[in-house]
Amino acid sequence: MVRKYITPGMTTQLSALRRNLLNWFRQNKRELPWRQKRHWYTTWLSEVILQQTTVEQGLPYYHAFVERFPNVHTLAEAEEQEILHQWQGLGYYARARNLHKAARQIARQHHGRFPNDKKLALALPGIGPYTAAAILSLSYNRPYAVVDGNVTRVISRLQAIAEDIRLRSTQKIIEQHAQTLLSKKYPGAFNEAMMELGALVCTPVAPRCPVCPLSRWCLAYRQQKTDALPFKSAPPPKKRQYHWVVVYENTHRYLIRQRPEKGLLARMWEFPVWETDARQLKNTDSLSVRLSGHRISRVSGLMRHVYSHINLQYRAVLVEGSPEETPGTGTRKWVKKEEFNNYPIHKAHRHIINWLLNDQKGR
DNA sequence: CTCTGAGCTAGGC
DNA sequence: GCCTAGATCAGAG
Repeated sequence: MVRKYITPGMTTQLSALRRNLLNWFRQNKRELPWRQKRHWYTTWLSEVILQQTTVEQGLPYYHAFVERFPNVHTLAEAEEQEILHQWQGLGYYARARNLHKAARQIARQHHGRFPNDKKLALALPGIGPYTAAAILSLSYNRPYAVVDGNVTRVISRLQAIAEDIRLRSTQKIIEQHAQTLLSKKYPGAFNEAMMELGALVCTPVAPRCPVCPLSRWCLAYRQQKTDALPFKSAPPPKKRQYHWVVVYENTHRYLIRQRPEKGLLARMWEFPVWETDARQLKNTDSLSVRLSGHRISRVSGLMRHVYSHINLQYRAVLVEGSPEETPGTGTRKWVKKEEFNNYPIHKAHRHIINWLLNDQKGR
């Protein structure tokens, strides 16, 4: 029988905890552009941008998006390619594609307003439990607790939850605690306060417990376990991939192609790629066979790119002429150097463009 | 250089 | 209902 410190029955303690947290938040919150006046559109935009992204990294993108797409209609009417292009460099491009799809649905099916209803909100592309709770609580003051990485950490320490936070079962327990703790009167402020506390005080390393407004109730603090919590098991090892990236050059134009509709980096543009292995990537022997009839102008040094589940190592090879067979079936285009900027090109291959245009290393 | 942490949704089984 | 793929970057060691 596990006895949790803060339980739904402890109404006096709960009120004091909420009051302490809200007071702390009022005095310590960061001034961020989307906090100025809470509108569902800027809340939505900021929440989506900040998924898997730090505030510092997301800020310039947020400003650019609000500038170019000041409301849901401008976003809905834009081309997907333009949105992907604005998103370039932020990663997790599905977020941008879903943002666009959802904007169209909001414009057409919801009269241009975000639905004030959990079920309807969850039906929108890119809106899951976290984002739905965030928008509904922050913009409409609806009583849904948000659980992001910050909140997970705060609660696992507060209630001294030792189970692996990677497990679904542990996440469920944390969600229940979050919903119990939530101020039903000020759910928006409370949710933001929990996330802000995790970002500023209840940090992953060296939490600032002496200044924490929740330390009086924190089991991990009392038991001196803040360094050990939350517990997270190791992820599975990353796969390794090796690519030759072939840059065909013909009369000062370069061949790029669009990736398929689905899967990794969907609908982004790139140079043709040949899969290979670590050994073959060390020298150009294997290339010479496949590229017979082409003159190799330049070969790059080794480049690497890390995805969440793949370690990619690749090298670029600049060759003259066009490929005999069409690489893949997707759309292909011959573009001039200046035109690269008109296409959403993922990070790994933008690196190749830099090599192509500036860097003479690995010649 | 490698490792870690930031961390939410969609879709497949 | 559970599990995994998706995807970038900064900072520590």
